[in-house]
Amino acid sequence: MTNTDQPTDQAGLRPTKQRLAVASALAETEGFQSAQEIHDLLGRRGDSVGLATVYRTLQRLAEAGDVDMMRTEDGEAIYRRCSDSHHHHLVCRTCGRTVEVEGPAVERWTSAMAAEHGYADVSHTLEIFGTCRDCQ
Amino acid sequence: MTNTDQPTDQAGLRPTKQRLAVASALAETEGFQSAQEIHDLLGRRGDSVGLATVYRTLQRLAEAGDVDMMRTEDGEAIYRRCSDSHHHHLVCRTCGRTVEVEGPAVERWTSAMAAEHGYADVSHTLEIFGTCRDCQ
DNA sequence: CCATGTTTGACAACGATTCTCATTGCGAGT
DNA sequence: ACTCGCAATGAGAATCGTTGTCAAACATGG
Repeated sequence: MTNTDQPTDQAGLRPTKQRLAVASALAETEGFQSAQEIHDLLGRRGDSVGLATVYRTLQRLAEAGDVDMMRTEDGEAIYRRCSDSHHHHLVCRTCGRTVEVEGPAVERWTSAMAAEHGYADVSHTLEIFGTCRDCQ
Repeated sequence: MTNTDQPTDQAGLRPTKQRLAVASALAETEGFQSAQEIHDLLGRRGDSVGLATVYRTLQRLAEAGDVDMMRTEDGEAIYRRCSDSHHHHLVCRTCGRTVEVEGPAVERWTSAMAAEHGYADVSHTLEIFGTCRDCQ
C-alpha cells in the first residue's frame, strides 16, 4: 500500500498496450460509451483488447477518478473521460429529456450532513425527476 | 381516455390479487426496494407472486407514475411508492448502516432548479454514501 | 538475462431482467 | 348465473451486461 505517486492519466497502473488503447478510445470520444462499445471500437480499429480487460480497465479508471461512470436508463454502465465537474441530472419523466445541473449548496450540505454523523469519504447521487415544459 | 374512476393505487389496471399484493408491499415500506426483495417479501408473507409478475407490475406502476424507479450503484433497479416522505439516506459503504437525514435546503434547491428549467411536478432522490465511524 | 508479481484473454459463471407460452380468472354481455 | 374473450399469471428458458477463473504472456527491477 505504497503509492499515489503516479498522478494523472494512468492511476498508477502499468501503461500496457491495452490500457493505452482504452484510454485513447475514451480520449477521442466526447460523450458516454459503454464498455462494449469501447470494446467494439477497439476491435474495429485493430487494437483488439479482451472484453474482460476493457471492463477491468474502466473500473480501475473509474475508481481512480479518471473517468466518470453513470448508468443508462436500462442499467448499463457508461463511461466518459472525466475532468468534468460533478453534476446532477434533471430528468423528464415523460420524454426523458435530461438537463445537467450543478449545485455547490448541495455538495456542501451532503458533506456537512455526513460529517455530522461521522461518515467519511463521502460521495452522493442526486437525481431530480419532473415533467419538462414540452410534456406538460 | 375515460378514467380516473380507478383512482390512486391501480393505474387503471385490473386489480388482481397479485397487483394488490405488490402495491401493498410498496405501501408498507419506506424506502427503495428491488423487485426481488419485493418478491421475497411477498413469498415470506404468504402472498406468493411470480417473479415475472412482480417485474411486470413494477414496470407498469413506474410507467404510470405511481412509483419512482432508480438504480443502485451496481445497476439494480429499485422502486418506492411515489411522493414518499422527504428524507434521504446516508449509507455506509462498508457495513451498510443507514441514517435517515432531512434537508429543507435540498428540497428547496431541487424545486428551484427544476423550476428554472421549466420542469413541473418535481420529485427527487438523493443518496449519500460514506464510511461510517466504526468502519474507518 | 532472470525472477517475480502483473496483466491479459478466452470462456465459464452469474445475476438481473425479459420473453415465451400454456393456463387461469376477471368481468362484460346475455 | 353462465359463457366467452382477453388480459394476467407463473415457471422456466433465454438474454445480456458484467464478473470470476486460471494458465499463459509480460513488464520491470535486480
